[in-house]
Amino acid sequence: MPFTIATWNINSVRLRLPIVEHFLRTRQPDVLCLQETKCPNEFFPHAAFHALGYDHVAIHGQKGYHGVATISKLPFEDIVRQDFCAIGDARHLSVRLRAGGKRLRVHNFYVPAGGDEPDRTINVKFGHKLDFIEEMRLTNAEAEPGVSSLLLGDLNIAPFENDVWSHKQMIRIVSHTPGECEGLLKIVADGNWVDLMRAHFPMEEKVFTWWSYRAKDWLASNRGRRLDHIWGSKDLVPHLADVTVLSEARGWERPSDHVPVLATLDI
DNA sequence: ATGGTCGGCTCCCGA
Repeated sequence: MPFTIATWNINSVRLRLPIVEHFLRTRQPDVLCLQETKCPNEFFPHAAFHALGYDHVAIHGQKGYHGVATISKLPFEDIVRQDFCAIGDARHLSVRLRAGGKRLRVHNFYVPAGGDEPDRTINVKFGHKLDFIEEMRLTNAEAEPGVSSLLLGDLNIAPFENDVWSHKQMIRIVSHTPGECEGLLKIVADGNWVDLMRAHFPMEEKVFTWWSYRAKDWLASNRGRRLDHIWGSKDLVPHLADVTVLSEARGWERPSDHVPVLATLDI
């Protein structure tokens, strides 16, 4: 059966609720991983998701900043919230569920953006980002016997040349500096992951999931980056049927600066 | 070389 999973950094779940509801109604993913919910757990809008048939909602929120949520039509067998860098940030949530004939572990990540200066000696936020991705290397796609894995989220790193509008002009800009890109690829290698977006889109093709709010016209300038990712365990690769980047969502009413990415697996 | 725009228990800070 087809199983569709999506990731979307929505930059406030309460403010963005109308377009998230529109997305769920029209695309009907089985599971949606949200980042930057910016919503304390006690204020999370559960009812809106239940009304659309998403009865299973796992949240990891905090006041003002960060926050992740996993919205699902399928029940969870297990929920884990990991505190990366042990500073109490709500940046990770994982669930286990059954889809088709498979058991699936679904990780939802919001990696720190890392500030402006790509030097940890003068920018603690960049140091935090490097420490976070170092710790992420322990997140292994083959951690649980008999359980396939997916890792989705805003990883705030665009690792390949065609993940940014200009490799040359981005090389010293946080999100595309060599150190963090290597760090991200090391998680993929050490953790036995496959970049499912790049398994679907050829390396020669530019793929973006984020366009700055600061551009006068995001579509005309098209200075995007691929900050959002969908990774899977190797056994899932033959089941990958489609990947869609919903670029049009950047032009919706009161948009997020990120757009949804969907992957469909035949499992 | 610089500034541009969002969101949040907001008058700064993080993105």
